[in-house]
Amino acid sequence: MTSNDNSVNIKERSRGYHHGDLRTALIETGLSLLATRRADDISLREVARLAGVSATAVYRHFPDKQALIAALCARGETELADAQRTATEAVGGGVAGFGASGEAYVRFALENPALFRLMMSTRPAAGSSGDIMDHSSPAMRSLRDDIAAVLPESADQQHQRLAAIHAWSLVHGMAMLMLDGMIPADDALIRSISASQFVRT
Amino acid sequence: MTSNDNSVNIKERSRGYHHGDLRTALIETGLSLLATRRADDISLREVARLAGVSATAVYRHFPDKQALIAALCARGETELADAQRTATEAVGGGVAGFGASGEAYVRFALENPALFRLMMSTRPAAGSSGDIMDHSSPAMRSLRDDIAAVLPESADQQHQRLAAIHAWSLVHGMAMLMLDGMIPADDALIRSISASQFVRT
DNA sequence: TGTACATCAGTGAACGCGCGTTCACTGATGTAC
DNA sequence: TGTACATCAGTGAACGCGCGTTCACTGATGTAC
Repeated sequence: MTSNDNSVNIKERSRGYHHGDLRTALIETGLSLLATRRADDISLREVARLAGVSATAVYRHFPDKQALIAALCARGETELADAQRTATEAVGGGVAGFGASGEAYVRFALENPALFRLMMSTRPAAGSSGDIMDHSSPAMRSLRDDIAAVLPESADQQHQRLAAIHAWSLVHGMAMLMLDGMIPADDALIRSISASQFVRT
Repeated sequence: MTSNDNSVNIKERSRGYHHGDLRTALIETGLSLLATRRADDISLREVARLAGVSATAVYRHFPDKQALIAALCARGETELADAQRTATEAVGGGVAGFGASGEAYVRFALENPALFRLMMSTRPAAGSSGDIMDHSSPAMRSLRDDIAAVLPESADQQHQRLAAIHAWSLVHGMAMLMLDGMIPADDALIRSISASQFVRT
């Protein structure tokens, strides 16, 4: 974007993209495909086709298809984290922030169904023995921190952990059931259930 | 099974299956494949191969692959419903039965991950307008009835509906998070969260 | 300013693969006479 | 009891398809002299 428009256009016509922009464009294209398709139904060839590039060009930027999909997943992670943080901060944190974060979680899922599912199903899947709350995704870490900030000081670690899992389960379940069309994706419902995250542990 | 063993063996050797048994065998084979694979990764050809039959034989019993998958799904539905009913009755219904039903739901999901996901993702997906609680799956209907039986008589329909969605979301979310390896598939956790389904609406 | 050259993001042809589905067929079964 | 026949669950060959990936290549770019 630092060169003048003409040279950019010429480049774009002859090469399609300049610099490393194709990487970004491929991710963007992949995300847009996820708006209409499940992740499993996306092919490397189609992403390339829609990006206006040959299938083999993809291999200049990703070692294989899996890496491309992983990049989509990573983008989703940061976007979800951003959305939750923004929502929490918008209401000044605390219990209200906790509810807002839950709402943002559900809304992200509803707005990005395929991406959300991809993010959830592409997990390290640590052995069932270790306590995943300690070394898991940033989302989980921040969830636990939020819980700790909201619970009475008397609550011990065990209670905090249970409260976090309870809250996450509730919000996640609502998101999934709405995605699968088993309960209506109703705004009042989202608010009502998100708000009740915190009744007891 | 009414004829003697010899004749059965001869038939089995020459035809593979007698009567309409291949249909059942194909479903059984499909279910066993779901123990190790996601539904998307199951091919009609592989099911036929494992059932010891040519791929085309499948078309004698199902119009197409989708119908075979739908049959797997249907089997899952009835098995889940059975498991929940059995669990509820085992503790004599009531609030305890409600918790037991939730536990059975989670256990079914953990024991049949691919089947459970298939069942959840192969939904009518009714328009977001209608109230899905009224005309949805048998599981949902019985859930609402259970809720009604457990809530104080004063609770109106609106409360019952919200309570049902709350409970289902919590249990469903726990199941999915455990399936995806985001929280440990811990038995104490299942019991603890399932029991707390019913704190408030 | 001009020329030679290394770099490297792109190309299109080709590969082998397993898929769902169709087709014409075969041969065992049970029934009618 | 024997024979002719309709039924129909199975077969294997073949189809067209889109996929992920490899290969040798091309040609624009920026740099060194």
